[in-house]
Amino acid sequence: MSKVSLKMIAKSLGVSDATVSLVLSGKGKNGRVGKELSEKIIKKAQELNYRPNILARSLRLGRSQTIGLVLADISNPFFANLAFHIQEYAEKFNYTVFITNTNENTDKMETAIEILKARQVDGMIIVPTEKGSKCIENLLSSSTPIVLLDRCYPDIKTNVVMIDNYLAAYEATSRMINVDGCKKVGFMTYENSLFHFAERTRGFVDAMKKADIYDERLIKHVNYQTLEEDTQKAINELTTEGVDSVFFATDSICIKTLKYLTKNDLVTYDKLKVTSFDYNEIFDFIEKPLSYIVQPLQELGTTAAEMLIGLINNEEEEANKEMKNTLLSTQMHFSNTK
Amino acid sequence: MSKVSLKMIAKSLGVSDATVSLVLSGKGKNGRVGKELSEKIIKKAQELNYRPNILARSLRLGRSQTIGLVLADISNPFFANLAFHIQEYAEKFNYTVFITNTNENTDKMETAIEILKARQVDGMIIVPTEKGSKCIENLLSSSTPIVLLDRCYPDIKTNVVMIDNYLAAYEATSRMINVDGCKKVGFMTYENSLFHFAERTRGFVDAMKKADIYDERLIKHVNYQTLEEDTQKAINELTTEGVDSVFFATDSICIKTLKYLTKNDLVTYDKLKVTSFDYNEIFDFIEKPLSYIVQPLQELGTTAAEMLIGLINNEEEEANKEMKNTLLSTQMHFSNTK
DNA sequence: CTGAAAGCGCTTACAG
DNA sequence: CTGAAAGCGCTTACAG
Repeated sequence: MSKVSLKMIAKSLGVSDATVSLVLSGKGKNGRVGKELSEKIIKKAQELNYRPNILARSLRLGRSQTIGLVLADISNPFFANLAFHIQEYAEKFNYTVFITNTNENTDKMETAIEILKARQVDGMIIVPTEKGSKCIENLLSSSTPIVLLDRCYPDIKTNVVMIDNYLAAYEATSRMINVDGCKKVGFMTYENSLFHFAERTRGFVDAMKKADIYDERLIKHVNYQTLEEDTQKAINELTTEGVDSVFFATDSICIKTLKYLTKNDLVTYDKLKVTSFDYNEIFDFIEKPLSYIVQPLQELGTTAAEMLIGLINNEEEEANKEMKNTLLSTQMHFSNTK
Repeated sequence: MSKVSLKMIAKSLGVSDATVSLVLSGKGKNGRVGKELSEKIIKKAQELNYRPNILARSLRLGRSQTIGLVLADISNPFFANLAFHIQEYAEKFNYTVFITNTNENTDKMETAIEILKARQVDGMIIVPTEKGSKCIENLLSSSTPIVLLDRCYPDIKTNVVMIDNYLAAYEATSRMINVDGCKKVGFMTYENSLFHFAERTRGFVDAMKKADIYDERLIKHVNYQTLEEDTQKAINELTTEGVDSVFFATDSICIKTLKYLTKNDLVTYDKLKVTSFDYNEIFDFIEKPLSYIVQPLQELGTTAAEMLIGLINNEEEEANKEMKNTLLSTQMHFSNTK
C-alpha cells in the first residue's frame, strides 16, 4: 500500500493538510509551524512510509521538475554516454530525465516530443533527426524551452550545444598534411544533409585548398544502409586515386573500411595514414597507429543540461529570445603510437 | 502557450467540461454525445492545438501509464539495447518508459526507485545491483509490480526474466571439450556475488567434471576495478598451467585478455581456443576465430515488458503472488570461422 | 502558530 | 443526449 497521502497523516494526527504539507516540504521552519508539532508530523510520515505524489505536486505547481531527452539512437554509445552525463547533472538540480529514442526517424521524433509535452516536461534536450526541422520549428513556437544537442539546423535559430565541427575537421586535416606529411588525403563521409557533416566536409575542403592539394574526387560519400558495399567501393577508388591517407567523418565508416582492408588489401592497410572523427572501442584494439578526434562527452551533456535548466528558470524573462550557440572544442587522440 | 485545457474548449463552445472530456477521450461514441457536437468539439480542439495534461489524468485515474526502467549501466550497449527493445514494446501498449541509471551502485538504485515511486509509475523493470537485495525486498512489500531483468537474487522470490546461465555455460564448455577438442579449459570470471555469474561458473564446473578434467586452479577471478592487471596475471597463470583454451564469463574480460596477448604473447594468442559470454563489436574485428554466447536481447526486453504489463493489469487478482521465473535460451555464434 | 478553502486539469458516476 | 458535482493529492494565499 503505497497510497499514503498527506490527508491520512493529517487525519491521524488531527491537524490540517496544510500544516502537514508545510512541514513535509520543509517550509514549516522559522515559526510557521510549532517545533513539537513538526516533529510529530515528521515521525508519523516516516511511520506510515509517506512518499509525496509528485504528479499531484506538479499539477498544482505547474512545473514537473522533469526534463525530456530525445536521442537519435540510444544503442550508440556516443548518445548513451551523453544521456548518462545529462542525468548525472540534472539529478543534482532535482530534475528527473525522461529518455526517449527516435532511431533517426522523424515521425518518431514527433511523437516523442508530443508525449513529452503531454507529460508536462519543463524543457527538452534534443538530438534532432535529419529531416526534423519542421518539427523543431513547431516546438519552438510552443514556447517550451529546448536545447539542441550535437546537431542543429542552420536555418533555424535555436539554442544549441555541439562541437565546432568545421574547426575540428580543418585542424585534423591540416595536421595530416603538415605533421604527418600526407600528400593526398581522401575523405569519407555519410551521404546526408545533416549540418554537422557538412561542416566536417567544409573543414576538410578548406584545409586541402589551403595546402593547394584539393581535388573533389578525393571526397567519397557512403550510405548508412549500404555501408559495407559503399565503403569497399570508396576505398578502392581512393586507392586507385593514389591517396596516402584517409580522413573519416565518423568512426563507423573508419571501422568498416579498416576491417575490409585487413582482409583484402594489407598493403594499403599498412601504409595508409588514418584519422577519424569520434572514438570507438575498437581503436584501442587495432595495432595500427590511428589519430582520432574526441568529443568532450561530459562537457557536451553538462553544458546542454545547464543551459536548459537556466532557460527553464528564466523563462518569464523571455531569455528564450536570445539563442545561445555553444561550440565546444575537441581533442586529438592517438592510439598505438610508437 | 501550450496551456490549453478542457475547460477552455468547453467555455468557448458553451458546453460542459464533461462533454468535452467524453468526446476527446473517445468515449463520446454510440449515442453518448451528439455527432454534431462531437465534431464541433474535435474541430475546436485541433484549432486550439489542445494536448491533454497527462499528469492530471494520471492523478485522477490512479494510473500513470508509465513504466520505470532501472538499468545498471546505460553506457553498456547490452543494457542500452535492452532499453531500446523495452521502449519499442511498451510504446505499442501506450506505456511511456522512464529510464534511470544506477551505475552498479546500490544507493543510486534506492534513490532511483524512490523517485520512480514518487512519480507514480505503474510498475518497474529492474536490472538490480550486486548488493541490492534488501532494497528489492522492500520494494516488493510495497506491492508495486516489478520484474527483474538479466539478474536476480536466488533467495528472494521475484518475477524475473533472464537467460539460463547455467545451461549456456554448461553447453558452451561441453562444446569446447567435445567439438573443439579442448583438453584443458581455463575459466575467467568476475569476482562478485551476482547470481548469474555464479551460475556460469557452476555450468563450467559441471561440464568439466562430467569430462573428468576439472581442476579448481583453472578458475580465475578478476576484479572490475583492476581489470587490466588482473587479467594479465590470470592469463599468465593459466598459460603456465598449460591450458589450451579459455572460457570467459563475459566479453569485457575476454577483450582485455586478447588485447594483452596480441601485444605480449602471440604464441599463446594464436593457439588458444576462445569462447566468451556475450557479443562485442570487437569480435567482428578480430581475425582470430572466436565462439561466443549471444543473449536474445529483443526477447529479453520484450518478455520483461510483456510480463510487467501483464502484472499491472492483473494486479487486483493478486497475480503478483505467483512469481514467474522465465529463463530464455541463448545461441552460440562464431566469428571468422574458416 | 494553525485551519479552511480554493484550485491545478482531468474523469466518472449520477441526474435529468 | 448533456450538465453539475465531486475528487485524485498536493500547495498557497488568506484568515484568525
